Amino acid sequence: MALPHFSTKERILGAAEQLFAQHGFAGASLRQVTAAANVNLAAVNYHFGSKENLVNEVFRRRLDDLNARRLAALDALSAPTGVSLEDVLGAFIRPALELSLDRSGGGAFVRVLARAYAEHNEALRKFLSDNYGHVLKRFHAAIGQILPSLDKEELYWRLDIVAGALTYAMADFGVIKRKTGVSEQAHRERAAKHLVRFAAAGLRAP
Amino acid sequence: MALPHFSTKERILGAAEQLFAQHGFAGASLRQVTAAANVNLAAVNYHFGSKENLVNEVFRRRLDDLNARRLAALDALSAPTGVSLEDVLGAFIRPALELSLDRSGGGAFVRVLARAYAEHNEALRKFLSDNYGHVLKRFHAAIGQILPSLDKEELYWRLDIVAGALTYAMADFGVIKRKTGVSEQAHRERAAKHLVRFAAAGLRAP
DNA sequence: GTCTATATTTGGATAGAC
DNA sequence: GTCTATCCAAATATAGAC
Repeated sequence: MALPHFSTKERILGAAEQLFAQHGFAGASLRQVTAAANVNLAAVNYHFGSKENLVNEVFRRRLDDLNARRLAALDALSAPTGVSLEDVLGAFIRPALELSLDRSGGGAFVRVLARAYAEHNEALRKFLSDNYGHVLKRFHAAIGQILPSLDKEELYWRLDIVAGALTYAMADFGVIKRKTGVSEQAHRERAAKHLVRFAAAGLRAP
Repeated sequence: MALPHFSTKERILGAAEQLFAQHGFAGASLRQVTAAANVNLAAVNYHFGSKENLVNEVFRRRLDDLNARRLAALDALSAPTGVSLEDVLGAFIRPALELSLDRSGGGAFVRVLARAYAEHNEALRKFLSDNYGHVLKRFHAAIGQILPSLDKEELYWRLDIVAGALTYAMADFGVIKRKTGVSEQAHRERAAKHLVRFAAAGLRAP
């Protein structure tokens, strides 16, 4: 399963991602992780110091890239003409859907992300907020500009709910098998349109 | 915290609900639970046999009632005139929102439910499917009748995603504090309308 | 039904050889 | 950087007195 040309550190991260997706952070033991990664138990503490830090690094490995793609997609929208709510939501959703269907564990990671939303773990939330809070702020600002009629507080909790619902939906999406005959790209694009519509309806208010 | 006139069993269930919502099923230990419930550690195994069974009973205590209310609301719709998608979704959502705002731990339970969605725990899913699968089937059938253009498979995964998104949204909703001056009922009714619109948009397809 | 005490397992973390 | 061996804390579960 674990390919030998990956470093010990990388194998641990991959195995941890899989097992955290399956059993949660508390539910997956370091013994399970190191066994799946085919490395020695002591290697985790050598490379990561503690289980908590390993959890953080599992997030960092994917989120640096994912959030960079999201911001790039958002920046690409700053066209001369007006930007639609759907455009902004697409910039948030499409990179994550892409990740959820990639060949090397991205699907597991999206499920790990969904767990992070369900957990109200203080330490983890702080880590994510410290490192990636600026991304959500950018999207928040962009959407606030498009929907000026919503007051700040209302916008805040709607975005929170929509982001959580999207994360759930994307985590589940990776599990759904597409019909034979539908290309992966077409499948993803359909799902993206679908989720964008879904989220836009949640944000546009009566 | 724990009121003395509740039985040992009930105090354990209440404390478990709180702690499972906070730390997850694996993350909350029986020692934490019994300490919070002010009962002896051995009482859990005496009354419930095992931790796994305690988890199941935490669900049963609320879901028997919640799902009965959902079905009653669905049945009440079978009016002579046509039933709208919004009506059916409301029958699913409103009882859960009511629970999420109740005074005695319902908010915690809705968060526990959200965790159950995030977990892909086999044993738990089997318990829920065995005991409450028929409720989802009823809603599935009702929605399928309203949206005949969706083929079975497509409907299936859309409902799965919508149910997950709704569950997350409802769990979060209990945490959001309403503005002062808005009655609890009005707050809940606004949220219900909002979520119904949200879900309907996800189900009606291009 | 409830308690104390304890058996048994499992978990995270480390020391020290190589 | 990796291994074996081990420490120590914490977990679930049970036995047996009351």
